[in-house]
Amino acid sequence: MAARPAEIESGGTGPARRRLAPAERTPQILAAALEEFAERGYAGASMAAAAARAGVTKGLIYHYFPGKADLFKAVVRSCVQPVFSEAERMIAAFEGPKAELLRGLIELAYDRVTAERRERVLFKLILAEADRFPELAAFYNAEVLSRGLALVGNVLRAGAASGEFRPEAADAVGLAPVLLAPAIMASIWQMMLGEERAPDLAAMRRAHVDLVLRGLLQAPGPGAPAPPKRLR
Amino acid sequence: MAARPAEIESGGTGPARRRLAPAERTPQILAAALEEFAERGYAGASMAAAAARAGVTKGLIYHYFPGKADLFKAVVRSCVQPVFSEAERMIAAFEGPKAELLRGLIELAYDRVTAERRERVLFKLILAEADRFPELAAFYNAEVLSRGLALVGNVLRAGAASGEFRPEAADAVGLAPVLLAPAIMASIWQMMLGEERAPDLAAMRRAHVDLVLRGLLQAPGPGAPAPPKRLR
DNA sequence: TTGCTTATCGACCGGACGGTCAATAGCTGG
DNA sequence: CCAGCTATTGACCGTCCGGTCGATAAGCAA
Repeated sequence: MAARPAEIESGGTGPARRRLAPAERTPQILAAALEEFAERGYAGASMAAAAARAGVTKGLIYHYFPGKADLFKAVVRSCVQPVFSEAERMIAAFEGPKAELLRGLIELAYDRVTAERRERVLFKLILAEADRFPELAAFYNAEVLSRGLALVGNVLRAGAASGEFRPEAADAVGLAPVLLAPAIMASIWQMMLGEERAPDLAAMRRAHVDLVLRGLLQAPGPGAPAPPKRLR
Repeated sequence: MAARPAEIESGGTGPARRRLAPAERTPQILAAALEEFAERGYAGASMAAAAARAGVTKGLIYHYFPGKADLFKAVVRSCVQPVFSEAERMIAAFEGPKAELLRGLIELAYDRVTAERRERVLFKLILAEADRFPELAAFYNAEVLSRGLALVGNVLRAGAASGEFRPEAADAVGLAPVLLAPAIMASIWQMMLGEERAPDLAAMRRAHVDLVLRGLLQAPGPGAPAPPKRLR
């Protein structure tokens, strides 16, 4: 499992045996390193093993990256960036009641949990290594958390301004993280405990959407206490 | 910082230089190992360093624990147990509206985040090492998460049965994790980003309690949409 | 005091790891 | 077809780590 340097590996077009252009080899190394870091953690990961996963030798990695820490940061950077394009497109394109948009965002977050194990593991990695890499924590804060909070916060403020949500919904500073947290924790529990022992994802999503909309929607009339107009 | 085996250490009564009874040395080693694991992670922690923190040598640790993995598990076990006594006492002793109890539990969770850095770090450790120690994940599930969910779930069902909460509150399977998640995530963000960059704890707590009570309370009368009767 | 038990030390081992470097061989422009 | 550039290798180094073990001495019982 870790002896032959260049052999069968990440199958694709041509197994790319030798002398690849840096633009082609770099992503191979990054992908292999992501696997290695995800499986063994930062300290537990071995440069030689990461190299073997990529079908190269350790020396070559040092030709592309100055050291282990830099490789780690490069892996993180290469993976976190594209996550938000989807949500941002969604918000930009959406027209309709803010409640529907908010519900869509929450459900998108839960769906994200179901898909792409890699991203989940990466989050765990960032969390675990945050104190050893302060700039990594700063990066996560700027590129992931702040962006997510801003996304939700804008929807909240827009809904409050339009009168669709209760005015308290404009308190995005406190509310936005509260709305994001359950989806993230669902992801974490899935990682820790596995699908069968972790809290039920579908039930969480249902209860989450219901709770949020109940708690935020302006009561339509003075009579009924804001029934959630049967959402999905 | 890591050269003298037995010297000045955890100050107290007598620095306990040599030949302690196992009942006295074991907790010293566990405490030192907790510090070491918390600072460097499982793979990054060094047995010799943990020993030095306890003022002993590596060999002695192997006299008390068969190996690194066993030491790690012993550390976790020794720390997680007492966390729940407070909440359980609180629930057992409480009489009054379930909404107040639920609010108290949520605020207790947030307060727990502010205090005792050790427990937070330990949670991070468990999360980071869960896949390498499946029985550790199982232990966390049984002794921490399940207990916490049951706690909240019982309150929810009781409130729904008494008519104080909306009947949907009885869906504890989905709702309980949704209610716990923001407090846990607040703790995680505090660890990752530090007090000043993480989402504001007080604002989260306020928004969280407000959202939950708004979303769960049965509307008192047909007039107002359940104002949260100025809590606290 | 004597002698047994055992907590404690400190030296040691095999190996793995991060990192370095000179040598090699695959491409590409001419 | 050649020559030069550089991607790639593989051997190497110093270090540190988990784990072992025989020697030592602290405490206790008689």
